[in-house]
Amino acid sequence: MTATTRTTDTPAAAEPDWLRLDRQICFSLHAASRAFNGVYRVVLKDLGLTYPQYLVMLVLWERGDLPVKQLGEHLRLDSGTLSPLVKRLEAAGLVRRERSAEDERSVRVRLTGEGTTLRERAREVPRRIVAATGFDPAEIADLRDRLDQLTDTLDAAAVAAAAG
Amino acid sequence: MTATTRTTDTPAAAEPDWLRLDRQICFSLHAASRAFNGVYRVVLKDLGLTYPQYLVMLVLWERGDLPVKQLGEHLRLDSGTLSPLVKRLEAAGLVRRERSAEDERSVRVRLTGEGTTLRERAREVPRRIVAATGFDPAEIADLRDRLDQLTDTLDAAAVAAAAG
DNA sequence: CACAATTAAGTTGTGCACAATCGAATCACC
DNA sequence: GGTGATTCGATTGTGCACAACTTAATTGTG
Repeated sequence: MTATTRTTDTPAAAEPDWLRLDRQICFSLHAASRAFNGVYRVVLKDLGLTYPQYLVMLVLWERGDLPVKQLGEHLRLDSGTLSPLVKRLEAAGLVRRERSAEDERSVRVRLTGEGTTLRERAREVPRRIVAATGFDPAEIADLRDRLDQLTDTLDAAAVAAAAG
Repeated sequence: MTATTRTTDTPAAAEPDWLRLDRQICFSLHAASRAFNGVYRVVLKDLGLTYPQYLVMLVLWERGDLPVKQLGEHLRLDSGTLSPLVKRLEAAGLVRRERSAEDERSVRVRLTGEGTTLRERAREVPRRIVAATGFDPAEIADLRDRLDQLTDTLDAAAVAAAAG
């Protein structure tokens, strides 16, 4: 019943492990990313934030008011993603967007009182997320380091592949 | 460690490392997932496939024709994602959708000749992806295992949190 | 000063993820 | 055999990611 009839004549031996590993790692990373998203969706529901919106708020809480440009640099997101996202945060009353006086091309994202206050209610979030992973801090730190390394290498490879 | 001027009165001691780790791991996973997507975008361009479309084709190449339902189980995706995706594959001439005779609720996704042939051109993809990661197969296998474990734990936690 | 190049946001269009909902087919149970 | 529950898929609506393009402000150079 598991046996769907193989239409191809390709024996398993023709596809070595490392060929299949690729599928595994892309499956796994994709699935892990979405699983994380799912946990954040549940945990952030009370705050009325999505996962990317929470990331933006984290940066603002930590760094203070920032232009959209710098927000994008911290999060590696472009204006096509950030513009509507920040507008939704503004509609929710958490931030205001203000044209800079010195450089009128720039829009500064400023926390409102409500946005600042939300930080208090968000304090429980990290603890709940860490608990949900079932990993201890050392394991998380190790995984994070590997993922960061992977990201750097992949970014460089994508640039090289696009250029070459 | 506190390079930025803290506007809050919260001393660093009140926010232990593991509180900040959360942000790191969510940043890292998010970034790694998008970086992977970027590499696949470049590598799959020639084939005219997106990353999720490639995942669907991988399943079909390996398992043969499948109903949408089982496709979703393999990929952990629901019909809201798969229906339009499969239609785009059909529009590209790679698959056909056929209502099952035994159970008319079910739609079977069948590879066309063109869809089957595409597998040959896709053979180079895994090698290029593995190369782009800069990891050797053992490291990839280890990372994959951790991510799978993480996904399982997170899925369970999301269900538990939603229920409780 | 004038004008080309650059930069910051925003807009448009495509595609993915997922919740909620619906219609049709099937199944279970009386 | 009829009726309620379940299953499959499709659809709708919201939000994110990113490429390509537009607009407006700024900078650099003659």
